[in-house]
Amino acid sequence: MVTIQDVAKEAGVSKATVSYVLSGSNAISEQTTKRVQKAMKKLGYSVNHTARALATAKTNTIAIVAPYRSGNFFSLSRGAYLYALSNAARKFGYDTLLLTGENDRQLIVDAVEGRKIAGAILLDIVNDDPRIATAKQLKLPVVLLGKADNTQGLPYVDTDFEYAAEMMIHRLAAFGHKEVVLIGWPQEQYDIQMNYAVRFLQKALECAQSVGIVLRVVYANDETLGASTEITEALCGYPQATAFIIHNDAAVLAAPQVMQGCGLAVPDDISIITVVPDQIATGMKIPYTSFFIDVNAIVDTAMDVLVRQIQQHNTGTETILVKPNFADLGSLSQKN
Amino acid sequence: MVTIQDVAKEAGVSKATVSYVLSGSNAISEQTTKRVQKAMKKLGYSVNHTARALATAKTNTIAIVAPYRSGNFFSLSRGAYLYALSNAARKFGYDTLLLTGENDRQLIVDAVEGRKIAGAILLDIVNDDPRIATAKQLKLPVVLLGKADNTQGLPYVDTDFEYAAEMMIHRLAAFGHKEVVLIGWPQEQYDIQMNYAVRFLQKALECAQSVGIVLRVVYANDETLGASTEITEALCGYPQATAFIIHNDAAVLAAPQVMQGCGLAVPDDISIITVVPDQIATGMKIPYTSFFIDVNAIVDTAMDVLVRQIQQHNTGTETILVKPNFADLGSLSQKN
DNA sequence: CTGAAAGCGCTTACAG
DNA sequence: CTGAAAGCGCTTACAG
Repeated sequence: MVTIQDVAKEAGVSKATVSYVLSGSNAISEQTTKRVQKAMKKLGYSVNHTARALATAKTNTIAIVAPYRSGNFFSLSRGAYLYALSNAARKFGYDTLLLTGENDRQLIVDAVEGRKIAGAILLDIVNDDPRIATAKQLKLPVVLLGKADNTQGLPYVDTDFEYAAEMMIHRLAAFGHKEVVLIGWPQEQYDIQMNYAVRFLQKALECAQSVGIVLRVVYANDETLGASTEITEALCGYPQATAFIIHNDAAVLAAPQVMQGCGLAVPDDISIITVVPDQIATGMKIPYTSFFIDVNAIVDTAMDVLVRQIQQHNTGTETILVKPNFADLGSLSQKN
Repeated sequence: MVTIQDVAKEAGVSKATVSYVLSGSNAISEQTTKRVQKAMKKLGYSVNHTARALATAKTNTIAIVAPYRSGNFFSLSRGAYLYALSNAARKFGYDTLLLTGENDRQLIVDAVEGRKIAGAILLDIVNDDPRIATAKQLKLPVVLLGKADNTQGLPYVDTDFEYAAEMMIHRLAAFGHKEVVLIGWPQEQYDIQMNYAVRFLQKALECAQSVGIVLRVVYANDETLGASTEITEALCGYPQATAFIIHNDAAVLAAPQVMQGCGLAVPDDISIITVVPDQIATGMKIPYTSFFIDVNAIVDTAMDVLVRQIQQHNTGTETILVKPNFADLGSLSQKN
């Protein structure tokens, strides 16, 4: 492997000079610069990031921490988030280390103490997430991709689920719907206080009450595919319901077929509105009026906040909720 | 940060001695060993992996290379694979770097030249995959997670789609089915020669011909959700067809509702058999007789092959096809 | 069994 | 504007 020493010799300068043209941190004459660049090109030099990291005590790697939670819950959008995170990190010049496993707190500690990472993005935030304390203790720059009841001052970026819930309920109310079914996640997700699940549900309940909508909550358990059983049961159990709110990716995917199977036309017989990641919505051609979760916007924002923290340009604790994008696909009907 | 020097001083030994007890590469008296360990614990020492990597010219990081391909194709199982890969790498003591983006060849080159990675797993292999040449040129230990027509001697690990296709066709033949519909991936996936798509299809066509089954191929385009339109059209277009083979995750998810919507009972009216990742099958409770792609087995095998290559224990080029697991969920009926 | 010393490939005050 | 030198925190022949 060709080193900075080889380049220096080839260009007839010192290692320091080569290093300076590499970093641009020190004024070097144009002539010398060109000579060095020519030498680098000729020898095919690339910097050894390990050596650089040791010398500078800095690493350009960010961890993505995705815990393993037991149960059958399978996130269909996980790939989209990981992919977007990796791309966003690269835009800022960072590599991404994937930290997954049951003992994620230990993984974080090891990565920090082993000087492998400069910061971390935490996925799947639950209330009282144990990783919050770990990050604080390690003084690790961190951004929660998801809100928690008590983030202990750590910055977070997430979809504004409260906004989505509020807008949905008000729109349904304006359209004259009186009884609405909310298809949610498996009960288990609420039990472990998965934050996005809880927040959306609570806000929806609260708004429904304030506008006089009867909101029926159905937890899509994992015993059937895409919550089709629950949706069907809800249709029978709540015959007065005129609309469905779906906050569950698998249920959104299955809904068109379930409705068709029940002989119901959307929106003539039943109205539907969902909140779902845009990547799934686009890739799978979701045909419903929805609030599309802007995965790239969330991820880009989170990475920006993280990088500012790492580079000490942090302007206080950032807590950002990104509004999902409303798209009217005509699946809501007027009832009054 | 506490260094090996601090530990040495605390224990009253040299840095070399500390290093030896750390690695166990040199016999050290039990007494000294204990003293050193006590000092490490007392000071809270952890090795600086950057320094170690520089000294040994070794890195314990493996890249996962997932290209970005244009189009709306959205892989529902991507998250499962990434997660499994990360866990598998950790079992072998490796970290995983996520390498995604449009210019993945350059990303690989940069990662290798920057001495960031010791090897790589390549995802989404297509025939004539350009990354194959890149890896060969860099002499980078690599495992293709997917087969290509010409792997140029590089090891690969993949699901045995040929086996799945053959078994399916023979089983359908044995059950007396004469005309079968194969629901595949979007045409685009075949156009870019996505290997798993092509291999399964070709083998199925070949076997069907040999056993006298008429195989109708339907490409699930991405214009409708879960291929429901295509499935429905196929039901009308091929009224003689008595069975469906589904090789398309989204279509598998949607199929129960589509069938229900068409008023068809499985398997009384129509037989269904699928090949789908087990993580999706389990998480989403797929109700069909299937060949379940064993994501963890494939990933563990791939990682094992890669690590052996990195550690020079490679026993020649490995080309491994992992048989998917057959599960009879009773969705095939006897026709003769 | 243990230590002194050189080296891995960079960066960065410091001096000129 | 450029270079000599020290240093980042490890590992590893080598000598004893």
